[in-house]
Amino acid sequence: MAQPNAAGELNAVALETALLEAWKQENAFQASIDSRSNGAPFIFLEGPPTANGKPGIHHVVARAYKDLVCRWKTMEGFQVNRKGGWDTHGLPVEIEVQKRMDLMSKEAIEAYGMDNFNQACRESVWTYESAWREMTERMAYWVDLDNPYVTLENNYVESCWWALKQMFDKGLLYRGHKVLPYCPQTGTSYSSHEVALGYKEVEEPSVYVKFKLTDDDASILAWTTTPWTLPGNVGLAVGPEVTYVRARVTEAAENWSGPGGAEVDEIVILAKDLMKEVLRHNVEVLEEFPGSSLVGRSYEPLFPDAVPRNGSETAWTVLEADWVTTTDGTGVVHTAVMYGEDDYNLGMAAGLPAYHTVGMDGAFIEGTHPELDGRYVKDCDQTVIELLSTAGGSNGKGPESGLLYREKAYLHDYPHCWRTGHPLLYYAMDSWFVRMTAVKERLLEFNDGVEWAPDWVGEGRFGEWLRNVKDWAISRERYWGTPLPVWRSESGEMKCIGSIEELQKEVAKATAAGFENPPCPDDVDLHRPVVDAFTLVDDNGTPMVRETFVMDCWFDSGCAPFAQWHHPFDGGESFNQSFPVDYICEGVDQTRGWFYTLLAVSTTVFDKPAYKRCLSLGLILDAEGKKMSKSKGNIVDPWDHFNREGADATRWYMVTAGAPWNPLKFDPNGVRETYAKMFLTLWNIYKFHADYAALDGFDPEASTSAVEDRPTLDRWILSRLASTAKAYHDDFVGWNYHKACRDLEDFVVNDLSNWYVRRSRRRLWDDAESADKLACQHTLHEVLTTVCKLMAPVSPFMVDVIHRNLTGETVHQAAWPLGTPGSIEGATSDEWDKEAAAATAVLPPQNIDLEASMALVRELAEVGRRIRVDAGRRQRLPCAQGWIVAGPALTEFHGILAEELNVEIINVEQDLDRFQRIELAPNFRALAPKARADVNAVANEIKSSADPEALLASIQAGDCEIMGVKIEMADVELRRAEREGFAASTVQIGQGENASQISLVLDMNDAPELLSKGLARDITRRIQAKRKTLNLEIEATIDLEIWMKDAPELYAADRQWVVTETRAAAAVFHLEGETPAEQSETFEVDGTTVWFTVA
RNA sequence: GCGCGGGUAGCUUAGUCGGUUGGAGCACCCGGCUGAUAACCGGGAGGUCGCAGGUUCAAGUCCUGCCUCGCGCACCA
Repeated sequence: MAQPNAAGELNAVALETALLEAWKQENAFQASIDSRSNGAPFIFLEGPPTANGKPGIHHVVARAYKDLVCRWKTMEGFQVNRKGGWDTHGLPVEIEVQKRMDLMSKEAIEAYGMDNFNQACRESVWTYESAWREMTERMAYWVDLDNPYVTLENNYVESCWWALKQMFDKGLLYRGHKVLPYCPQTGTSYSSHEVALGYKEVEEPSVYVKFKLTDDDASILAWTTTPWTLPGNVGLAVGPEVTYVRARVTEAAENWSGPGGAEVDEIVILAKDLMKEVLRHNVEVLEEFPGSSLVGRSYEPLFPDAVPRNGSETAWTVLEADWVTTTDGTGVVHTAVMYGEDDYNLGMAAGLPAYHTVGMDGAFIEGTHPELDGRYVKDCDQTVIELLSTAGGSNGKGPESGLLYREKAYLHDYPHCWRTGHPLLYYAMDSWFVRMTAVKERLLEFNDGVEWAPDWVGEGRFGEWLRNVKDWAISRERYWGTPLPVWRSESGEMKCIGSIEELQKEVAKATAAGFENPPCPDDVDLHRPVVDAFTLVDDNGTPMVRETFVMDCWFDSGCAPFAQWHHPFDGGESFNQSFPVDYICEGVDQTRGWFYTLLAVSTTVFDKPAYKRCLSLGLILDAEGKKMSKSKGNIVDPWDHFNREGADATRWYMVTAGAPWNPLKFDPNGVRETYAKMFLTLWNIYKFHADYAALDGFDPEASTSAVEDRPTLDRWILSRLASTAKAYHDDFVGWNYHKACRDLEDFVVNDLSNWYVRRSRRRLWDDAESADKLACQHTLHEVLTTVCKLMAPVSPFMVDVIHRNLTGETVHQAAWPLGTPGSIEGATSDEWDKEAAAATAVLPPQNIDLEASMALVRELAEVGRRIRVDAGRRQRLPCAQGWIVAGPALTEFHGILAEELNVEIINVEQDLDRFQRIELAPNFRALAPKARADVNAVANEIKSSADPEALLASIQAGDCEIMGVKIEMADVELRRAEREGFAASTVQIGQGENASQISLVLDMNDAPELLSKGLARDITRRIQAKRKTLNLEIEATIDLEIWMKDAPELYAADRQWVVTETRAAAAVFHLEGETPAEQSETFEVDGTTVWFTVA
């Protein structure tokens, strides 16, 4: 039943692993869900990790917060299903496999065979699955890993296809030709959120190039940071409103270093504002004119044979573009149609020839220039510069000094491939897009409805992202992913397939029309190359082949809310009941990732938001504040802590270390501290309770003890418990888990352990049954079980062991102490039903006055210790009297205080003057508005008054005026300083106008009785320490002998006290002067030497 | 460059509506207390509250600028 067993010594790791086994046996996770089968649903959605890498401590953090909320909501009565999930597609998987199999190009993959390659990917995905599972189980993240959603499974892919077809049918999915960031190594383009992952600061050569006008002996200067795009140049863009100058070089430049240059009398054209920046020669301005007057002028191609004119009238002429600025460069933008978004748009509008000078492999196409052909463009920067700076220039027609004016190293952030680290090339290519720009308003609207934690991520970072939303480039020229389900005929007709059944029909139709097709069974693998093999037919009878792309893998995870259920093919019920989801939680790095794609998909497919609440977690840094990364080798292995301090301490540490959204500096030492402080303390409280409860056969259900009849101390801790629990819950609601847990830790360590339990120890030592002991047992039982419940969502192990032993039941099906509104009929997860909560809350009565009084008592106890230190009087030597001066009535605490202060009698004294004199201090808050600028002078008058008592009297009489300011009681604070001859100290209680002082005065006089008692305590303490070092049982008796020198008289009663306290069966107190035994221990206190033996 | 969030003791951090003496914890030193504790209590040392201005009788707190760290954004040629 519920009768506790003795606790035993703590071994946190053994405790946790044993409990894990028990949970497994009992199927505790499922049971906790089943126990809420009548509860309202609270929908959680797991962001699928990729099992392709080893889990690290940052994954533990994310999972801790996921688990915390799910467990908490379960305790509140909600039913919280938690389906696991795995992200299994995409580039990370492919790269991993490519590295392992040494297939570092697309050609290599294709030579190896796409089917073999994809099979390897499919298997590779599970490489670390067991590591993930072990970590997940060990940290007690309760999630269903036996029935997870897996993005590579046919059901999942089919749902993704269905979603794409919804977009297609709404006209939101389109094929386009755009300039996209492209990685020649991986052979694919990226969407903006992927590009964002790879910005790196790099220094590259930038060049100022002279474009020689055909009908004028002058050159236009243009600037570029990507010299490799120069062979593709077909136009120059100028701002029509920008002012340009025509400038003549008047003298040769001095100190010219590096390639390039200009001759005297050479004429250059550039924006007026940038002359200083750009030119390194002294020039004379010949003419100023707007950009518009340059438009239409033609210039000589830099690389005449690289791009064919193809009948273009506008090729190699000056064009106008309103986006040209003079913030850097020359005010003239070199335009290579295929390698810049603006360039492309301008080129299309102006009818420039659109030809690639660079292939998909990132190398120059044959025929660009003999020295460039076939070389990787990023390796050619220097070659291009050399070609341009050679006298005569690349086309052999340039001015004597060559076509390069100048080179300048340029430091900027440039996007790199997030997987391979190679620089991306902006490259015009075919791609598929989701028209996110068409639903921008809805995205913003839905985002407004999301409860973000912290709110500034939603309003700021995410909102900013949405306001600048771009169409989502979702296609990838890759192999391992959800295939784009679009088939296209040569005439451009397209079909989007939304299900296997539809595919089968279309295949059958095509087969009937005479096209050869492999079989398409119900379980046809929805991956490449299988789906590539199907040829469909359009209405005109022409064949359609699949667009060979696969999807951005972020699209997969964005489909999770419905694809996890195989919606709509499963009938739709699961999805309808769980959408939108209540809660998601991931690292802030998912803002542009999963947080976005979830919303992007739900908006385009359902016109609904995907989630109601989103907790965005801060990054995990190492103890030095550096980002954890494999390359730095500063990764913390969660198992280091699981195996040392345990998962409880690890989780508690992570939650208390700071706000969830702040970067967490993970300090291994902090975990240790948490263990030592929180969990060891909790265990010892529990052990204290359980050991005596077991000894006494205490059964909380077999006896009762009305709270109102319990001692003050008990009613106090119960009230503190209630107050702490309420604040804890409120902090949970406000996402301030760190505050909640810090305060609870403070409660456990300070209030419960260091005050309540310490003060209550003797109550339980008593062998006899008493109402007082019973009260203490019930109080401990109630406080401990409630603390267990509060902690259970955060650190689920130790509290379950404690709760089970104290109640016979698992804490993970227990009711939240603040109520279980989730279990109420008709409850929703959106609102906390206060009435329902109040009706189901289980908390002891609060008594704020009692808490305040006890806080004062504790402060007085500390004050007493301070007084003793100052006065040089040791703690064990009692004082005859103590006085509490002023302050509220504390009569019922006098017993506690007398013990804490080690005084014989506590007196209450109202006559302050007996011990103290007063001092007056200005109260600025009240004084300032009256005194204005004179406030400091007035304050000084008050502070430095020679006769504060007279001043006080005059203030009280209402006739005090200083510098024209009438001083009232509210304007001053009364302070006190003790007179000579008393050991005293004063504390202030309350704030502002309610502030008052309370003083403690101790009698420092000695008396023989006091010296005797003090000595007895010192002797006892030493013997107890000896017993402890001897490792004696608490019950064991000892034989005691004591010798003393220069000792005060030790009274018979005090000798007896020593004997009883130390459980001495036999005791000999030797007379002063006798020689102590050789093996005796000795100590000295206040001039008295004591020897003793314990046997 | 723009946006967001930080910068408080050697380290981790609290600091409400601006109120005159900026709190804790860890680590260090001294002392005390203890038959639950890797604990606890008192004291000490340790602070240019990132820097510089400004508002105010009064600024860690409000304003401006700057420095710095992190994150995010960015076609910037």
